Amino acid sequence: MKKEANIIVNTLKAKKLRVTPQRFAVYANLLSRTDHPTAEQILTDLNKNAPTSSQATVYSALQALRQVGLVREVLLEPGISRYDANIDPHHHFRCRCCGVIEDIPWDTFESFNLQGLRPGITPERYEVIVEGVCDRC
Amino acid sequence: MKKEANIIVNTLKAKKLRVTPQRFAVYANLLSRTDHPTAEQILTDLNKNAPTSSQATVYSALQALRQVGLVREVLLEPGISRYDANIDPHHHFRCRCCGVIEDIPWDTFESFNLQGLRPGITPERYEVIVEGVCDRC
DNA sequence: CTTTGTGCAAACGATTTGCAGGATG
DNA sequence: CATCCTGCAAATCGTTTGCACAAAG
Repeated sequence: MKKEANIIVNTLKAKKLRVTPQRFAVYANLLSRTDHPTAEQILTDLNKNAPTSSQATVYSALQALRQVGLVREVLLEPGISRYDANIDPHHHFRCRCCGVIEDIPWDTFESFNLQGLRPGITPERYEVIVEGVCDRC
Repeated sequence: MKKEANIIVNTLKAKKLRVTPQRFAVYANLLSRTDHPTAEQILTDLNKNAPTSSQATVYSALQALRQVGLVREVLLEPGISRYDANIDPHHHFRCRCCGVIEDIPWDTFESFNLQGLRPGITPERYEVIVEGVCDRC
């Protein structure tokens, strides 16, 4: 665990982010899970046992982590931002009727290259959003 | 123009939506533009000359249109829902740094089939979200 | 005439902000 | 020790809701 922590610290330093206990906790929490939690879910999780971070701090940590590319913001439901630490890339399906979200395995689609994008933009990742109707609708 | 209007009316009826002036106006407005306006932009546009619709009505019209599949909800910026009337499909690029959004032409990527999705879900469309860094970041 | 939509204003909920300490590099 | 982060509470902003009235089929 000590080793894990050092990796995280070094990753943050490499991105020129100040290493604070709260920022560390937010990033470590995201690295430890495979879902895409909301800011509030992270906050609740962190403060489960002892209070460690305040709401505004979690939001600002997430923003900092996102800007340097360590964390991805996932927009699937209106008005709600979810986050993940880019482990396990995958696509998403969303029912246009009830709004339910479902993960789609990465290898469901043949992968394609990002050549052909206009010069100037540097792509780092992509995902496919499929929209349609689910079983129950 | 009369003909156009009838098409819209019939489209709404075909989806079993009651045809009201406000709902008509919202859908017609979306059909007339190629960007993805927010609810508020549509509201402002509709009431530019004379007041035609109220805020709550635009929101509910958009929701009704979306549920029957006439209008698509586009989620690109946190906390903001944009809408389009599925003319001119395209992909999106988002800068992870400054959040700028840019359209990507549809034929930038080779299109792929949606076979391989688990049975039960009925896909209707898809789009690719590319994330990376833009020129200025 | 039954059902559904409209408009208004108030309510809501996720996120942001201002500011005064406090910690980091 | 200059800079950036934290915490708190209040503010903001897009969206939703409750309710009385009006309109659609």
